Amino acid sequence: MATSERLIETTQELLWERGYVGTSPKAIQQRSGVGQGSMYHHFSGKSDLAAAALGRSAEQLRALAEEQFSGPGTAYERIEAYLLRDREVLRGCRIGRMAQDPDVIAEPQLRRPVGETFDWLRGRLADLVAEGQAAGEFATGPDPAEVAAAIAAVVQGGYVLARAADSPEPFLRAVRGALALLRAH
Amino acid sequence: MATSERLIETTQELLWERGYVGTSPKAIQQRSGVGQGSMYHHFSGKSDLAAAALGRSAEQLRALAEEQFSGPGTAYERIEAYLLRDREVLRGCRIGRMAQDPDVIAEPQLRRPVGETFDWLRGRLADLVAEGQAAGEFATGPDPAEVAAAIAAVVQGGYVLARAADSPEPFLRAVRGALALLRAH
DNA sequence: GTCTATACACTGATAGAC
DNA sequence: GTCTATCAGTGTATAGAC
Repeated sequence: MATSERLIETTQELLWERGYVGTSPKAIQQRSGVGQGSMYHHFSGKSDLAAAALGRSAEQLRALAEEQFSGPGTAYERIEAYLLRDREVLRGCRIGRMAQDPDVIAEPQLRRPVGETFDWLRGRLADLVAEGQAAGEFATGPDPAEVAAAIAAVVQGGYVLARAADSPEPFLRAVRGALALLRAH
Repeated sequence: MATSERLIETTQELLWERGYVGTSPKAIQQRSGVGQGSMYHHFSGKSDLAAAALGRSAEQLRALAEEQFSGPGTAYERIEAYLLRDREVLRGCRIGRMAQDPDVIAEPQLRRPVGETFDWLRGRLADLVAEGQAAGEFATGPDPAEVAAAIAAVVQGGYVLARAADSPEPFLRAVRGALALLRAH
């Protein structure tokens, strides 16, 4: 595998595990087996490498979610498939995790993929909610953009509750609760 | 103010802003105006001080939430008051933020206040949901514990979406969406 | 209780040889 | 492209004087 590829993948892993502040160039070099000089040859520094890694993770997250969104079934069934999809709950969200990091939020290059990913996610969910309303699956009262934001938030917040409890259980409860509320319409 | 008090309050602030990994003893000393020797006289080290700060923040969070939970009104109205309460949305949750930090999750002394706070929060919300079901405000189908987890997750996830967007708007949408779904029952 | 001195590893690079 | 050397600053303390 190409050196820069190994650097990007290792950085994706470390950002996921330890966040931006908690990830050092040295740790990236050691885990990837790439030397210091080599790393600085391919990337100008930590934030450059992190930007590449975050862009990659954002792409992957969208592709994964889109599998469920454009799959078979009614709007409700596709939202359910998304929420109940197999997840490594205790590892949390590779992208959502970054939103907590002040250095990521402060650097536009790093915040952009994070912001864009959630804009996209809320937009796709809002499409599905609107589609479900048009099909008579959901009540037409609630604003699709608001329901979509609530669904996206349940996932991100579910990760937080699960990690706090050191158990996937609260995540599962949260998504089941959201689906129960959604279904009743 | 007592020295140890100033240390705890400063640590609460820094943990909120920068997380555990991102907060150094040196930064605590500088912001609090307390010297090195003095800090290590009152606390055995960074994690000891963080444990005291997290315990304090957890207490405060519970007291604040309980104001809404035990206030006037129907169960729905009290949940609404909690969700729409004035919040510094872009600062996020002092406790929820810690759940992302691997060093906090790894150290039982630090994870305990985080885990207990959310256990308590989900429990109180479940009480309210059950109360609302008994009063005929909500449909009796959904499991109160699941709905409660969803509500708590919407708040935590709302913070994530807001910080990702660098705007409080997604938080507001998420809680309004949750209330709309809740109301329809 | 508070201060200064000291320690040693790690952070995030840059420089120049190969 | 990769390697080793070097560097000023930080992280997280401990020791001992006052």
